Amino acid sequence: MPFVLFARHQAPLSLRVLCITSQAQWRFLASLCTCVLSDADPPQLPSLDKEHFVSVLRRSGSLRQLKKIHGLLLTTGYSRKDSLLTELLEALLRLKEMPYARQLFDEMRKPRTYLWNILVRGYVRSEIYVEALGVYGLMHRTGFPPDNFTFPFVIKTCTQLSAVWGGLQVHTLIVKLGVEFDTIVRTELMIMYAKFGNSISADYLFDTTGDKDLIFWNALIAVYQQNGRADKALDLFRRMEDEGLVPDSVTLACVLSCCAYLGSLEMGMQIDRQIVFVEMPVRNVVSWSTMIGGYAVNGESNKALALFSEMHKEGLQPNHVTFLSVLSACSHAGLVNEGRYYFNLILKADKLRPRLEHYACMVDLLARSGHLEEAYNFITRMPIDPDAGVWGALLGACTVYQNIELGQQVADKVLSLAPDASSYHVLISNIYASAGRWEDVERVRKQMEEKYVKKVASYSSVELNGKIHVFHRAEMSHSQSGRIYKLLEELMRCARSKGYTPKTSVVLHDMEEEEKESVLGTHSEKLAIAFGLINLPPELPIRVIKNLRICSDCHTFSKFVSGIVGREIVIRDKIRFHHFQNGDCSCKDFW
DNA sequence: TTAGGGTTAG
Repeated sequence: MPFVLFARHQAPLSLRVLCITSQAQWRFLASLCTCVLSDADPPQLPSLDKEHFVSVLRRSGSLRQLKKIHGLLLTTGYSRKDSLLTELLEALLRLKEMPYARQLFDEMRKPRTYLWNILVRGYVRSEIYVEALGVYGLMHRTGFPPDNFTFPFVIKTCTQLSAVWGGLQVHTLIVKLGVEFDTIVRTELMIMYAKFGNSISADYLFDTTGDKDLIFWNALIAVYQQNGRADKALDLFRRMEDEGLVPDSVTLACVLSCCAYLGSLEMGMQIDRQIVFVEMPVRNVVSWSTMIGGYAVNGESNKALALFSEMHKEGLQPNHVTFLSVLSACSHAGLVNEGRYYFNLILKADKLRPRLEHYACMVDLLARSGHLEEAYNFITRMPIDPDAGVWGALLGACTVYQNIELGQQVADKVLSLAPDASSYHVLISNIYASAGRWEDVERVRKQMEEKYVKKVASYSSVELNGKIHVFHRAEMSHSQSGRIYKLLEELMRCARSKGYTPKTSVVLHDMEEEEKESVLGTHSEKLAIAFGLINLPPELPIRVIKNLRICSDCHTFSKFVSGIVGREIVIRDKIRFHHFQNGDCSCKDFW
């Protein structure tokens, strides 16, 4: 039998690796194992077999295969079985076959700390955080103290679960066990505190870490970027360079995203020679996607799409984020046909399948361009269950087109999927309000009260000398309120003389016209713009960040003001950037 | 044999 021959005389390595790719080769492996079993004295076989097993395990793609291997392992009695079982455990965890993995783990003899760590890692990687904590606790109770390998997983778990108290307890234990100076443990702790909003502890960890390596710096830059503190992230980036560290692609991806967030890619790119895109040391999918998304959110859809085809020419495979950015570019410009084209590209892509967010983006594009029915049919034909986000996109468009009938139908779906989300309640109430159905508005308001759903208060902010000034509607408490309202009055007069009329229909309350006008006039966007005009040097654009979507009256007003004062006004709302200049907006009134 | 950082729509 040739198999036996191979087995006995050590098959060449290439053959061993080859042995695992097809059905026939599976049969080969099975025969090989049969030989092992039937051999009365198999002393030389294990070394050959182990490599086979490991090789097969590392390439296995299904539970069925792994179960088969497990069976073989159980019937083969040899000395290195423990290490193979560990390999098997890792393979199961990689495939997220948690119940089977757990069963195997429980059956394994004398688990070592290493093995416990592998199990915790498996749960963390599968994002099953509560179980991860459970295993960590069990590990303790069973007498295996966690070590410097365990902690990064556990801290990450606390971060994900927003377990502030648990995180503190873990930190205490880390100090007690003396692993607090481990760089990796410190990195995770710092991320945890930063994400909890405890910047004092995060800064303390940062300042007291002597040897900050690149990943350590990147971690904090990333957290600031994710928390919307682009300014702090960029400061940190400059400090890092001052200290002589060379940024890598991860640093640059964060920094690029910060520039996009600050609203001026051009300006952002000049911040430092490192981030001019063409000179970027590492151009990978992430940096391309970031750039495409940056252009998309700034309304430069053509540039975004051009960048996408350029990326394609360079032979890089777009990933799901790239496509999301591309679809978002189409959606911001109302490019329906292009959107359909790119969505089809995802369907055709080998390793990609459209996710919920792609569907939501597509629904938004279709519906907001007026194809409400097509959007509805698109949802009903989805191969995966639509979530509140997908229906919500359609609901938003129903508000824009004041389609109450469809809106009501969609509202039911949205509320059944996300009963406690305040933004959807507000959308629904807006649909009724814009149709003047005040009784229904009141009903939704009562529902919100009953469910303790709170409406998010809208506010706008402007940064001045590193300090963020926040304005709420009709705010009078700012030290400059007097000047702000006076300037607003003047601007309002001027705008009216040039043809501006307050769009009172956006005031979704039952009140008199005059009252509506006065409500409109004190919207937080307008206050923030006036504050910016008073305080920012004339050469700088007025940058306003709004937490919700900009109101359409403020949008019109901003266009007028940009023409009157001859300055650029940039408003970044929850959805995108609006660049107002000479009486026009970059969104071309489609948003 | 194990560990830390990245892009994301509405």
